[in-house]
Amino acid sequence: MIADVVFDLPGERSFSYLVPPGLTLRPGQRVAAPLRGRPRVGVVVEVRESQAAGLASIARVVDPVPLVPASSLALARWAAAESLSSWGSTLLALLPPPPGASGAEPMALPAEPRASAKPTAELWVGAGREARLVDELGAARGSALVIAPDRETAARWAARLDGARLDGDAPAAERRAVWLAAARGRTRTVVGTRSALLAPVPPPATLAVVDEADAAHKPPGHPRLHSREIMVERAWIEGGRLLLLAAAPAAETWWRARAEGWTLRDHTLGPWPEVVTADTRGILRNHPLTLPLTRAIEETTRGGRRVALLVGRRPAGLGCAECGALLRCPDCGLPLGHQRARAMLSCALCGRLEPLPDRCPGCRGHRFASLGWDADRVEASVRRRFPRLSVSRTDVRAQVVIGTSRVIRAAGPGELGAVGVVALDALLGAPDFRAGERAFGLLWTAAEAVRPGGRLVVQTRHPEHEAVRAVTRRQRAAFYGPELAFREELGYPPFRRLCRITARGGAGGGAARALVQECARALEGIADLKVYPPAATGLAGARVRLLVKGPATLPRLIRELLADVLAKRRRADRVVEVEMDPVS
DNA sequence: AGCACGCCGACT
DNA sequence: GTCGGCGTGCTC
Repeated sequence: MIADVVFDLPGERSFSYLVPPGLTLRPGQRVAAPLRGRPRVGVVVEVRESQAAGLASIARVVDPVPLVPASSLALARWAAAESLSSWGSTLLALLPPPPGASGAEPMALPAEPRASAKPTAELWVGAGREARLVDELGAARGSALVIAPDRETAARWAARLDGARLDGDAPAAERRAVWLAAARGRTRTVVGTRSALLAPVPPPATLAVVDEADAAHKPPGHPRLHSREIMVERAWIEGGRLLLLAAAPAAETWWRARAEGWTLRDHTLGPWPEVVTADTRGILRNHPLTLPLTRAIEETTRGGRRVALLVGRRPAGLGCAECGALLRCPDCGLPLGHQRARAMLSCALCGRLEPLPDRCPGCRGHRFASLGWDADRVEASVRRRFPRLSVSRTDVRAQVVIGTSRVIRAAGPGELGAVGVVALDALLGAPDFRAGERAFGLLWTAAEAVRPGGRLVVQTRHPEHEAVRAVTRRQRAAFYGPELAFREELGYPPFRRLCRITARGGAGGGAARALVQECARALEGIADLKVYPPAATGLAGARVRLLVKGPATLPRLIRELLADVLAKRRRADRVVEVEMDPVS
């Protein structure tokens, strides 16, 4: 017998080994096999009857039985192809820790999906969605897998669902035990992060992704694909019931749900806060608190409630101080970055460089102002204005807590009497086509977090922005409509796909630039591909980045066109990375 | 001739 | 991802 094994190596191919007599292997088992003289752990993907001579033998069995069914091997192969990664590295990143020394474990073969099972997909929104998930999974007869964006969230959900934890914070022995128990049908609900994506819950199962719009669902490293995409594909393969949950779904998800006829379940309940927009146009300000926000802090704390003030991580971008217009790239639609020293504006995407105009093209105003306030400035202002209140950047029990959107999660539902978004424009001005989506997500999440009768104060020079209007009226479609129109017109996801190619290393970054230019040449002039000019990033331009826009088949196109370059992508000191569907 | 470095392919 | 083989070119 011959076993074909894939390893954590770049490249497509598998390696064939002789199965020692008396040993039974199945696809989905990990084994150690000699590779370049040393035993290495890989995954068996096929076992076939053959008599090939001159092959090395499997050295050792790592998993006594397969840890995943064949359908999960296919899922991992699909994910690898979609992310321009290898089958082996994707698969090995998705399997639980190997068995410990103890040895004897109850094992069962993971169940294959039944061909008859039909997939269904649902998008769940509204403040009651999480309680509903707890109810439905509690009442469901079948098994469930819940994927959270990070370990902390996974641990919270595990507690809430009384489910078994399968995230990286759980001890290795426990993770393995949970995995095996799931395969035996002993664990009804399994909760984890992306490392649990292949957990062998018996199909057809309920497959849920919580906070599906969270960028943490796609951190660096394998598998190099958004957890949501892997779960959607898994549901198609296994025929399970797919649930995507979010306060504010990603625009891609919203579009897909409509295009593919998914069920939208709006679990809206309860009151909605009064949304106050504090228009900061034309106001000369030397401190970050407008009158409406000052009043909200005063009244809320007087009523014994707490206030959260949300700030961006860094102040960014430049806008007209009079009308609030953002200076945008006419080709890419992204806000232009301000190079203060040269008094120039530059586009982070296409590299367009132009002088800072004398006057605002919209209102002829002649003052431009930076868009944000950092947390230090905000904290100092609050302390000066309210010397008797407890103010903190870390303690969510303080009367006024200042931080990023994390403080909302930390505060817990219904704990906040008011939320103030100090500078929405800093979010809107980020040089990223998802800036509007992020702003909308933050506002919606903040509105859901405010307790009944509370207030959401938004300081912005764009009170008419669709994200603000949609939250004010509690109408999601008022945001997604214009947002998707923008994406379609300028060719952003979900209508087109992006791929980011970065090179680093080499003396002084010259080699990196040469490598990237080699990639650019290979992709140039191909129908339906747009190749943006290479841009240096990082300190002293040590990295060079190339963005490519293309159709849904972009991974296949890139794989074919860059086959030669990718084959030699890793040279001693320089590295080329290909990232499909980058999230930032 | 002897060695260093970098390029390139190979890994069963 | 990593290792080693081999060609180029420099040095003793």
